[in-house]
Amino acid sequence: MVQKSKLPTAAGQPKRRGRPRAYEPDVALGKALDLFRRQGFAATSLDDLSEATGMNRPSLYGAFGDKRELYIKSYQRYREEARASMAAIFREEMPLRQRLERIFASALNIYLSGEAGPRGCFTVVTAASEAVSDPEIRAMVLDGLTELDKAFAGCFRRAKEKGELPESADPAVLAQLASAAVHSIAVRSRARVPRKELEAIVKGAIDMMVGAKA
Amino acid sequence: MVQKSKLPTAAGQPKRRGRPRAYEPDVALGKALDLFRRQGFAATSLDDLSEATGMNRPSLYGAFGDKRELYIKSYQRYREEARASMAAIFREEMPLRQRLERIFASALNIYLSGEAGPRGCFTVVTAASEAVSDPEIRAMVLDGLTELDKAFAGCFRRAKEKGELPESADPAVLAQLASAAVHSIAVRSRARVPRKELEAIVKGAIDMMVGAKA
DNA sequence: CGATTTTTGTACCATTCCGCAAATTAATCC
DNA sequence: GGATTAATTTGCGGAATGGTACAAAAATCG
Repeated sequence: MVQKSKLPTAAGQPKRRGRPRAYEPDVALGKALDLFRRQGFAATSLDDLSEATGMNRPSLYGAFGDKRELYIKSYQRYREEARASMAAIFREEMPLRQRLERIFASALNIYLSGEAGPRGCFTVVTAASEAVSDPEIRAMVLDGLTELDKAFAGCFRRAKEKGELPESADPAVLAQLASAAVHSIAVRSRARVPRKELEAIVKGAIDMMVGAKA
Repeated sequence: MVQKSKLPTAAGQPKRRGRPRAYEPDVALGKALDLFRRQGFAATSLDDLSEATGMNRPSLYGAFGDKRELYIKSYQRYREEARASMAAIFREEMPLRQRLERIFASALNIYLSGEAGPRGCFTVVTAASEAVSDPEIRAMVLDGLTELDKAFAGCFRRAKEKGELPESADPAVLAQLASAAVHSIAVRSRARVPRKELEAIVKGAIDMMVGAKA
């Protein structure tokens, strides 16, 4: 009896008070993310977003705030998804080469999926563009870039400890090179470079990194 | 007397017929380029362009066509400038490491200059974004990407012939790696990563490439 | 000077843009 | 059922957008 009216968020049905929502915030945010990713911030209008999400503009506003806030929330969502798709690969135990192959394959999947052509990387394609003028977005972009660097650095450090890389190898440098390969396929995918070519680039980069002596 | 009225483009003063232009098309296009580069296509309004170039909208339209045409002409101009700044470096004779250093230094200068913060790379930051939906821009982006790849490949091929690289080195693979490094600093510069860090990335990449055995 | 040509300047049009206010609907609580 | 709460719908308002029509201006040509 004590906490019956309180803590409605914990249990199964929140039993919210007013009119129920006609949309699922999660899927709506996903649709918004798709749009922003394809068209960028400025080229995406609230009408576009409204149509894609099925929510009319006031509902959008009420749920996510103004256009910029929705953009930022979309970007956060993108980063969470990207992180999730990579997390397992970083956790499991496997040889360096295989780990790199799987990470790049995951990145390619993210960049190349989408019905209306490849979608590319949110960070590289649209967020980086906004980053110059918007400090908050810039901070997120920086965070995204360094997160990838650190993840790769962790890979190489572990591989070095296991003797898969020579003692002379510098994990930080290798990581920035790996990140660079990711950035490059992100850009190229946006120009509709065919998957085969991107995979060839990935293979070349991996060969270079696992055979690294510098 | 024969070609007096004809061929007015060749000589010093064209002696054009009507009211003289109040602007210089070249510098106006430069201003437009700056804007598009900083803000992208959609976020740059004709009013912005009009103010930056000093031309009013009808003049803009008369001189360059509509907004998209102006964008494309700006991008062409950018590519010409970038090519020009690199051309000398590719022409001269010098050791591989020095050539790479100068190429990357030139790229950094292009990306980091600008009063209102770093401007990044037109191809990577804004054109790649438009490339998904606009075939003409996509073709230009693809051309820009492969041009850089080929230029780098030429460097490595020459270096290999001069014995600066082992026989096992693959110029095409190294070139894509070098391009990737360029793409990466282009993205990072947009997030205002300090020059020092970008230079460190460049140094790491160069060390890797000139010491390449793969 | 007058005719011609080309560019400029002002003003405008039709759309689209973002954000919000007001009224409506649908649920729960008592 | 009535009150309350929360989300929906409609529609507006003011600004900004891309593009253009039209007249004034500034040059050359005859």
